[in-house]
Amino acid sequence: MALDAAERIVAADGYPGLSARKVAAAIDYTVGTLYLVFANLNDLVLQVNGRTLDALFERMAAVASPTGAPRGKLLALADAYIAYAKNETPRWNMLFEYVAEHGNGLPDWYLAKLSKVFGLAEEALRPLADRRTALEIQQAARVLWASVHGICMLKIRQRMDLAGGQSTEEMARMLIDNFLLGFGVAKPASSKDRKTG
Amino acid sequence: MALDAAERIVAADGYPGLSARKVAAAIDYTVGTLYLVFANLNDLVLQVNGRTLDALFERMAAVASPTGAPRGKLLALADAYIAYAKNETPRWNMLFEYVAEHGNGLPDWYLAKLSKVFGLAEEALRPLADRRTALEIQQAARVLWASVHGICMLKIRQRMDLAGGQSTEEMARMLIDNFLLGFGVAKPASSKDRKTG
DNA sequence: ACTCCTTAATAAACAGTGTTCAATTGATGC
DNA sequence: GCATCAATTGAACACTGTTTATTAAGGAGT
Repeated sequence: MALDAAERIVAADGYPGLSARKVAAAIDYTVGTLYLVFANLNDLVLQVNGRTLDALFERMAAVASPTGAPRGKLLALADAYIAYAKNETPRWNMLFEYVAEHGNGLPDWYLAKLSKVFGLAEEALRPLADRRTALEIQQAARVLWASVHGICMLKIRQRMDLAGGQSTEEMARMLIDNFLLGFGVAKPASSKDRKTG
Repeated sequence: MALDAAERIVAADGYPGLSARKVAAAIDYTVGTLYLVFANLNDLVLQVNGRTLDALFERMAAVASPTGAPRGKLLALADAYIAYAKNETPRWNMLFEYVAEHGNGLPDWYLAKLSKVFGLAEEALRPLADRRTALEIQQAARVLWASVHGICMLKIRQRMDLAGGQSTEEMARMLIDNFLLGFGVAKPASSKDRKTG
């Protein structure tokens, strides 16, 4: 499949190294043939991104035990997200290098995959339903997730040593701990109860 | 100057619409001449980005009154950041679409500009120096700033309606309020003391 | 066996990209 | 007038995404 080849190329040479001719050559076809299957290269990229979201969801769902305290679950989710971003950096980067066409945004099936990933954070916060409204929980989950993403982004994309010596995981932990404290979740007595990878 | 022309092109056509020949034509020169001034197009982009960081710093510094409570200052900074991202979206986007060359990261002068922006958040948190160590404040500032950036990113880049009906400003506010609460800053009595638009 | 039709795939072309470099210009000093 | 030197050019190279007329292949119907 063309998508497999595209993933290999991106993993090896990054998003800028991806070209229609390279993908076509990798599957022993001509560029023209590629355009019979995909509307354009953006379309191909979007489909690869869809697969990336699926992979991301699976990795994160694997570490989110169905039961458990919000804090532990969120930290596990964040670590899984960060691990994926670190291990599959080019693919992860491509998720955000893709820019939607002018006018019409992302297709529905893609948005569905996105919100499936977001849903994991939401689910982790659900035990707070007795203290917070459903809307508040949904909003908090998305704020938290966007924030974890932002931390990941700045660390990996700009690879900056501006983080004050903190690792990505430590920054995510600081964020989640303080946010949850403010949101009404008490911090466990010992703050050293979890290794940060 | 070539940088002025490049900024105009990016503002009009976005980062993908920027090309060496367009910049050269806009200043009535040839591409060859451009390459006597800039090592390559990435170099030009980096310098434009440097200017963008300067502009961003000025806008943010303008709303950060020298004295004031951390919460109010941070909210003002976040609003200024979001406003800039919304008003100058293509330029702001380019800040993060630029990818550093393989191997060597960003140059020192660029990192200095970046940390100058981060410094504003740090400064806003400085009144907490009696309760927190300098390192904790530095780390918190960077965590917060990366998070605000992440919120901005997801809203603007993927323009998603996945935010649960919240505006970017509301999300930033939710983040800052809860984080600060956890970090040891009491929330003012009324939560409607500041308009968000 | 011989058409007819559909489908798959191609090669070639077009306009654009970043980047380089031999050749040309213009002005300066002598 | 002539030589020198820096600034500037235009053309070239190897790419890019995308389109399209043309070819090849395989059945279906007679």
